[in-house]
Amino acid sequence: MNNYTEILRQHNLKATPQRLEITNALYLNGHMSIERLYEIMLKKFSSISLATIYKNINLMLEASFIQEVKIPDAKSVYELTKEAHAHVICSECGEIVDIELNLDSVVSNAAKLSNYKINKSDLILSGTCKNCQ
Amino acid sequence: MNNYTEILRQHNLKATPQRLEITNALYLNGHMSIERLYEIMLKKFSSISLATIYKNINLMLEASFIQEVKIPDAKSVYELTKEAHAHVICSECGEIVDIELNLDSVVSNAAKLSNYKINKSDLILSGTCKNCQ
DNA sequence: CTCTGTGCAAAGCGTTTGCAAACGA
DNA sequence: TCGTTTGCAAACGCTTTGCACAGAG
Repeated sequence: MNNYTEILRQHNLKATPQRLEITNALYLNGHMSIERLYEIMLKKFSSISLATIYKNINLMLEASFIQEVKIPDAKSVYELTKEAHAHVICSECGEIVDIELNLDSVVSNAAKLSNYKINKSDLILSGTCKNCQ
Repeated sequence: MNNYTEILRQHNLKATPQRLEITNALYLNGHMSIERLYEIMLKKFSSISLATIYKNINLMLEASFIQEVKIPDAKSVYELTKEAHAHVICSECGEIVDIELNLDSVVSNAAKLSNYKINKSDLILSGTCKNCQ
């Protein structure tokens, strides 16, 4: 069993039933838009407010407990923070897959070319999933 | 001199003064938010409407004449469509630099891992520019 | 001359805010 | 008990729409 109660508290967030369910939904679904999250939350909390969703998503973002993924030509989705990874997105069905890629050489190359000190990379690959091909 | 008149027409867009100026502003500035573009347009067309900006940006996006760049923790910016490239962004001053990187091996690796057919990659690197370091 | 584009005002929509009641620790 | 969170309703801000006039081709 996951004990997100403790993990929420470690991020200075009280473990309310709503927050535990948001966390659980993100854990089970991987990535969710606000809209989809709201639909799912309604099943458990029939009178939950969108304002509650937004407030919690924003608090969780500030605490780096979750992260936003901005997708070309689509709504943002949110995911629990974990090791760095790239996203592969099917432009047909919208499915999102996480993949672990080593971007070290790409990043060091980019640092050289740009003269920037780089501390974060966001890579989104778009294409067609197996089912939709 | 750039003749964007012809290029706009090739994208089925009439070459109005407003559109030529939007194009010119993007050419000169590289990347611009709606807000910044509006400010700049106001200098040339003191009574231009934000609605005109939005309508044209949307038409240009549909025509693939320009592209949107979604940036983590910041507003989207728009740029003239050109060869594929990555973006490096300074989280201090917001400066955006284009760099040409060969992502072929990364992409083929990702295709293998995900079983997707990949046709587009968006890479955004965040860090600190030379000036802000 | 015809059809498209512009500017203005109003409408729309996703997100945020203020507040009283409920709740977690 | 005390400070935080929730749900509701109202407010906000960005984006889109409808329409009459102006302008490109």
